[in-house]
Amino acid sequence: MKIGYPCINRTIGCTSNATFRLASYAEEKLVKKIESNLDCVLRMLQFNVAHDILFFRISSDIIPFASHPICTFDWPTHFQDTLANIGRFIRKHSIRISMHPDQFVVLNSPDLLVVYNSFRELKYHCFLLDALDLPQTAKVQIHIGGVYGDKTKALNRFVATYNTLPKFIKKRVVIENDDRLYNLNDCLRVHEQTGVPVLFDVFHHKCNPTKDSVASGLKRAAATWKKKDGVPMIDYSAQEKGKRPGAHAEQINSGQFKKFLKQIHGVDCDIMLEIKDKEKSAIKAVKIISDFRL
DNA sequence: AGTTGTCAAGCTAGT
DNA sequence: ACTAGCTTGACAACT
Repeated sequence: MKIGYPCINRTIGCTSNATFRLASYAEEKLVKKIESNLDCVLRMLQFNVAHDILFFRISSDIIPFASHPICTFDWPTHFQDTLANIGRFIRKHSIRISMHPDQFVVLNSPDLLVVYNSFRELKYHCFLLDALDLPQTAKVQIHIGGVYGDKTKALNRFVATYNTLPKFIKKRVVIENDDRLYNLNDCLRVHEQTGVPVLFDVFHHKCNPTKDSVASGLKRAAATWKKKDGVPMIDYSAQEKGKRPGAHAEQINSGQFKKFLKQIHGVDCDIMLEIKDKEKSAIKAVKIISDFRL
């Protein structure tokens, strides 16, 4: 059971999200940004290992404009050595890696251009994980997409498009239940028709529930992960008090988290904390888990 | 040096 | 018909 946090570390003072404006695109700028982003991601991973945080979500912005047609730069070759070095570090310390492309990846859109752009975006994410030489356990999580007034048709479109994806993408894509449109049952239906693993988002499950308790929801989702996909990943967050429903908590609530661990007792999974203070809560969670095991 | 409008991309729900 | 919100951050153009 590994603990992780997404993309940003607020302690060490570097960012792996540095980008620039499309209007001022220049290859030289791109190279500089990628260089500093890759440098930072390794520093974050080193920080994490030092704190027993062995799960991490790499920012989609690490290679700016990677899926945009303007970017013809061969970054996998240019940064071959750096990428290999980061990949070695990840494998050496058995760090679990995920990525989560933005809301623009919509495989079930009726607009073919949107589907095509989504494909390019997925391709980029999988290229990166391949360039790091990571196993199939490194995943790219996406949502099912829009509803467009007819959920059944929209679900069928997702299945049809998913089935056309090349192997190097299929082996990494997992789908996540969202907080408004597609709940766990919808994801499981898609799984039945495609075999795609389902990443259980505990907080979204509370916003957009099925009849399942957290424990039974997790068990059903966990059963969709094959051995080669690795231990099931889950997303964990909680409601920030006083904010609109669905707003993520500022910091982890230790009592709540302990209660959650008790609920899911017996199911192994890697937990991504979608909590705003990032590594701070992750460090607390690592401590809680190690106490829990005693 | 500090402030602030804006940033590649989609969708839904609320006005 | 339009826009806030999503994971918010941070770029870059302006005082």
